[in-house]
Amino acid sequence: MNDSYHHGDLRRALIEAAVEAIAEGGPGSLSLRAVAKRAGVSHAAPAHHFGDKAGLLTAVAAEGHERFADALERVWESTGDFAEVGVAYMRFAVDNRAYFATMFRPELLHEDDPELVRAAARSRATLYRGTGERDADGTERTYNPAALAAWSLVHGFTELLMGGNLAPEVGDDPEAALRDIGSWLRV
Amino acid sequence: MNDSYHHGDLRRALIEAAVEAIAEGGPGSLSLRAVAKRAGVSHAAPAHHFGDKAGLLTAVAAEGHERFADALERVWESTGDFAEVGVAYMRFAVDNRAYFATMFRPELLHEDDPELVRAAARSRATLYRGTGERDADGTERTYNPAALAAWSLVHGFTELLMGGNLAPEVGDDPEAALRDIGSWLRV
DNA sequence: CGAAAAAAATTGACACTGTCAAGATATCGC
DNA sequence: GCGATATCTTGACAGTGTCAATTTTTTTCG
Repeated sequence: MNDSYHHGDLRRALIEAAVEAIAEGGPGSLSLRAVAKRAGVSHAAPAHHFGDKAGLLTAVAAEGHERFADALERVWESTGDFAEVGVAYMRFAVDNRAYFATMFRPELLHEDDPELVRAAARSRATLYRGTGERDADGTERTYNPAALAAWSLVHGFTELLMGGNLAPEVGDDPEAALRDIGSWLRV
Repeated sequence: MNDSYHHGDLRRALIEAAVEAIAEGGPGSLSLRAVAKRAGVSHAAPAHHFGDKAGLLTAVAAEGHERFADALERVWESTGDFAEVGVAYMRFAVDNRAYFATMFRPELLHEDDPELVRAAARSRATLYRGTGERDADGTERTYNPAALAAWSLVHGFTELLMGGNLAPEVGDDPEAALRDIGSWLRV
């Protein structure tokens, strides 16, 4: 509990330091040693909690999926509008650059980490929720063309936006632009 | 021309070696020294042609945009069908993983490199071609909601596909799936 | 309470990386 | 042939991830 040798909750502190570092330079430029320094511990401390660099990024991605699912769920429950969920999708990416950028970079992660798999499945399920179609047993379908179209559109717009590939007039008010192009989708 | 000291066309050889390496491990894991070894030259040779690592990746991205624009143009001119251009978009990504993955990773590139800017503008112009809308002076519009919706949808689908985020039934025949979800777009 | 066991964090080393400066070698202009 | 220049190599440097060994703390339990 004291702050001499044992940190108390170093795992938490390392994740937070990692998120800060990712926000500054992207997940690809993350340095374990820099994260350790930021958290005030020795250079090899992170490895003890996460195994390796991919392990730390995996923890960040998993936490990102949880927060993502929370945000989407909140919007869906308060509005019941699928289009609003799409807008929340984009807004999460803008407001949580570090998490979002890490979540969709599989080559940096331990893809089969159970915690990550579970969190990713939850955020995916949230996305498909409310798109109507269900299988015979009542569970929501995982492949649903209309939902996949909407997901693709929102994800693509978001990726292009974050990569700076959109015209300035779009980037200045992305929310309006997204609602605009969303109306081109047949409901 | 001989192969002793001067290589002949080392720049070309390095780009090709880089593309091979990227195909294996993604643009983020590219090592200049490994590329140099692959091309059979010393570890510092690449820096002389490309300045730094980002310079080499920028050259790859620029060449990717050129090839991309070529592919899209070919399809547009032979079919005149915008939906076919979308399919070609995805197919290019699948068939040219290394180029595609590099093109849309701005944090690894010299974004204002003239060659890259020019090539990226060309591939973007090709995308917007044939979507109808024009400005008063006759040039195609850069912001066109319908075209942006289509671009977002195709790009998003492609990104999700390449990231392994789609259900197996989609990944097994992505072309059919893309045509399927494309029909959810109001023309 | 106190010793044994486990957990947490440190230290030091290793091979690898990008980048820079200095030197060596080839080609080109004249 | 000869100076200028482009091309490539060599050697060095700090920074990186990862591993093994060690030190320090906490927990377990008789």
